[in-house]
Amino acid sequence: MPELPEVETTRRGITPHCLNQSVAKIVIRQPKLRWPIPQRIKKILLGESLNKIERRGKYILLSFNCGTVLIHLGMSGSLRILPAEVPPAKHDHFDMLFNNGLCLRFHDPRRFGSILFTKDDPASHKLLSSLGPEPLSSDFTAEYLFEKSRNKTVNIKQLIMNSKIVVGVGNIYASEALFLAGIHPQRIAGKISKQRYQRLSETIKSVLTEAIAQGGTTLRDFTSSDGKPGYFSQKLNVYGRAGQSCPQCGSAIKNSVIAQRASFYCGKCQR
DNA sequence: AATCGCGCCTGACGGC
DNA sequence: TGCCGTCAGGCGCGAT
Repeated sequence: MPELPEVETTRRGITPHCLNQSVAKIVIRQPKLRWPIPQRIKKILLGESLNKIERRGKYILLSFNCGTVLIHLGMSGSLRILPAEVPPAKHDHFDMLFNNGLCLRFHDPRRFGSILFTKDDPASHKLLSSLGPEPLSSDFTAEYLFEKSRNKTVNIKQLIMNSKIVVGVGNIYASEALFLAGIHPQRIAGKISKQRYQRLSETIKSVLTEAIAQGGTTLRDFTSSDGKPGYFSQKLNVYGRAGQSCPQCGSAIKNSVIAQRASFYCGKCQR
């Protein structure tokens, strides 16, 4: 259920439980995710200490001396920390058990997620090497977005959801950031002014920052058995609110399909 | 080179 | 109650 805020919240939630712990066992129940889980990690990681837990875009990176495990949650994936003896439920495809008696468990009904391994620098991995900047980093600026958008004929919603342009902006927060910036989701990216990109770069940062703070309050307890996704409680202005009144002008929020994805906006506030 | 739309899966929900 | 169609927060890949 992951956009960047939930992936980051997940990373923060699991870290205190498994950082610097060593791997006691790996269990692969269903290797068929988006790509097969490499079986070799069952042996390779045994006894290895988990040195770092980082995030790149929507990937969680578990780094060991011998290499890095890359985890992507897809559409329906989640990670949770549990006592090792808790029996697996349906769709619990993968466990990483640690010497402290805890288990990092991957759950994913739709199996669009992935668990991969690389011995090399993960930044050079095929799936990470062409990713754009982190939206909350200083590399992501109005100038950057403006330059990247020049001569682009795609609409602005697709541009900001393109991970080669900027990582971590999913379908919900693309709609939300465009609403806050007053930009219509169908506007051609290459024709938007630098001034409007200034506003958009700021709303992307603010909406993600607030969502992380929100996720942090409701996803805090990663050792409980009923972890609920944090940002259902997030105050969304337009996403999922087709037909309801715009919080700014009161006119009805629209929902149109852009690139096979539902896109919510106010036709009056967003131009 | 850039853009498009397909398809990987399961589950929830609404209409009949 | 059950069946069927639709939709879902992602994203790489092949076709154009």
